[in-house]
Amino acid sequence: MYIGDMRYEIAVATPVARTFTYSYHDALSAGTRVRVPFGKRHLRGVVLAEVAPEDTAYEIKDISELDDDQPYYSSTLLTIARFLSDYYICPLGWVLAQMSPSYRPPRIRKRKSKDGLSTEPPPTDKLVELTAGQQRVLQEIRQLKNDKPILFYGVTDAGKTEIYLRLIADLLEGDGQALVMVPEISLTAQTAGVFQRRFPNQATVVHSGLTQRKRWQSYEMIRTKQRSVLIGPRSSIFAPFVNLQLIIVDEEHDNSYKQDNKLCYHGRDIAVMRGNLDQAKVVLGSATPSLESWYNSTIGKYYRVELHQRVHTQDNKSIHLLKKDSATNKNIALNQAKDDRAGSERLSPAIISRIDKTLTADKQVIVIINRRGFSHFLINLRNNEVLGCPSCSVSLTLHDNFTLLKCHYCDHRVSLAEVVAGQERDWEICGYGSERIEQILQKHFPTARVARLDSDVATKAGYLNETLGKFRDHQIDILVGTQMLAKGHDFPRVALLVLLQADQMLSLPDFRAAERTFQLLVQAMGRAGRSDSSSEVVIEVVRDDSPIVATAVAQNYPTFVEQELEFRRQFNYPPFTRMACIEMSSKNTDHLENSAEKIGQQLANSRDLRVIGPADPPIVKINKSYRKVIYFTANNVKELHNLLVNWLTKLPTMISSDVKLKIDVDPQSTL
DNA sequence: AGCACGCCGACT
DNA sequence: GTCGGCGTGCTC
Repeated sequence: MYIGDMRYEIAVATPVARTFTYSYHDALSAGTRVRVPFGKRHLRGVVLAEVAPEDTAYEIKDISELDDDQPYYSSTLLTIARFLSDYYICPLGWVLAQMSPSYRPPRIRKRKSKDGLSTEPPPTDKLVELTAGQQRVLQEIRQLKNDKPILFYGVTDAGKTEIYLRLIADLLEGDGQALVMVPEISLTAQTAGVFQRRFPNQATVVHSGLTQRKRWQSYEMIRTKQRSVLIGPRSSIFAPFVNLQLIIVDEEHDNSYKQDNKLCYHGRDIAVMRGNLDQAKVVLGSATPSLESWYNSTIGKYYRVELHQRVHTQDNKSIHLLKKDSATNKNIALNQAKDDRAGSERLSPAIISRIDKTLTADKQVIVIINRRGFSHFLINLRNNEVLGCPSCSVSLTLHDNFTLLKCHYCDHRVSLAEVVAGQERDWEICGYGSERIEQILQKHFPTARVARLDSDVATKAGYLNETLGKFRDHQIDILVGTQMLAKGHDFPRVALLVLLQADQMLSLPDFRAAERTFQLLVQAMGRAGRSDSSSEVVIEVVRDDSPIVATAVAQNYPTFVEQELEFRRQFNYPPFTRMACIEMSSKNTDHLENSAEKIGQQLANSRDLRVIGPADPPIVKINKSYRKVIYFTANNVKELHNLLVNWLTKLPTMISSDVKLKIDVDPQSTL
């Protein structure tokens, strides 16, 4: 560095909870991305402010390179970054690093007409006429001011997407930009397609499958206003819009909007914040709004607009509750595992015959099986114990046609032959999941085209879209899958929807269990009846007297939400309180237990707080590391936050150094 | 998070 | 005698 160089406070892309001072020979604005030497490494950093030069005990290094000639982060984005850092307790540099793509373009820019951008104009969908209800809602939303977010509660098949499209069309007449947030993976492609066809060459998409380079390209088009509409998952809330006027959060209740590692932010909440800062209209859409959003709309924090009229008005959908009988719950002996008859017992005859009827009528079937009932595992008849992973306290699940056992947490693998070692009579297989159901259905209906979609296969790029496309084109008759099939897809030829073990989630130790179950059921039921011919929904339950299931079957959200809010109020759960979770982990159980005890006591000392725990999480051991959790709730954000910050400062002296902490503010699941 | 420094076990 | 394990400490 030289005399006269300026000094800057830099947030460095590393999880260190402080900023660093660097020098540079030129004036730099806040929000500019730079490269800096940091220890032995070179890291990305962001200019926060100019600081006065003063003598320091340490050497001040030079910024080595600039990434931007103009600041990348707008003041809105910097404000959001600071908020995220404080609220979710995450170092600022680390937050900023996650907010922009890590790809950096080469210095020499090719000046081509910038390269696959000018695609052939895609075919446009023809404009459909709005229903009276849609027209009313559209007018309502148009007239509402931008001072509060709008909760748009519209039943399934009410045509919410068309409303979004019209709202975007409004602002494209001017200079405005719009963001459409969609849940992770399953829906992005379908939704993106609709928007791209309606707004040819004006929309661009990001999703989790993209490389950083592709993401950078999309963001560049937004930043340079070559594109006005961005469709993307939760992280797209950080995109560098220059004139953001509308943010749509589609399926706002979806929990993929919450990140559950490192920076545990909620995309919907950040959307609300950004809308406020950028003075953009925020529309949160759902057929099953989160309790938080609904509550906010009842106390006047959000506006609320409702749409109850469906597009397919003759509702020929019939819904049947089917109690799961114990006969279909039997375990399978190992030597029967590949046998047809053993498998067929898994599905009740009532379901089989309905599928048969549907296929005969040349219609399609969706079978959804809940994640929890997902897998088969081995039980040892000598001690009645389920075969577990040596490193994690979860059962090993059978894969690859009953030859391989896998741990879903640490990827430990062992072959079935090795485990059984000739003692076949000592073992049985219990549970069943999508893979098994697929197999059973294929055997039952040999001429039917059966396909499966679950998180196992959907990770393969392209497979998901390919399968959904085939199903839409009726190249597949029966589609088996997990919850992802319940989300927002539109398949007009589906005449039967089967939801297996629908109430399984209700037994989970999570205060949101009822909400999750209600959402799953209503969303799943929404997949049927999307044409004017009749369709059936079969919901298989373990208990047929659950009020939650009954309310869901009646698709009665208002009643559900009223009852559920009452429950939350009585037990002091969110949205009436704010919750945070501290997860502690260590390989040393003694250290873990001591630390958890100390932390628990410390927290219990503060008046404003309700402490739950320390307790064992449902999965006590992951990757040879043991875990404990403490949940606590405070009356409001401020109390919660004061406490966390206060307490974090004195933490290091309290616990042993090998105990790792993860703090999740507003946790979405307690698993 | 990296990456280095530092102090105890089984190997050429 | 050294290679290497991962505990702890620092990064302008």
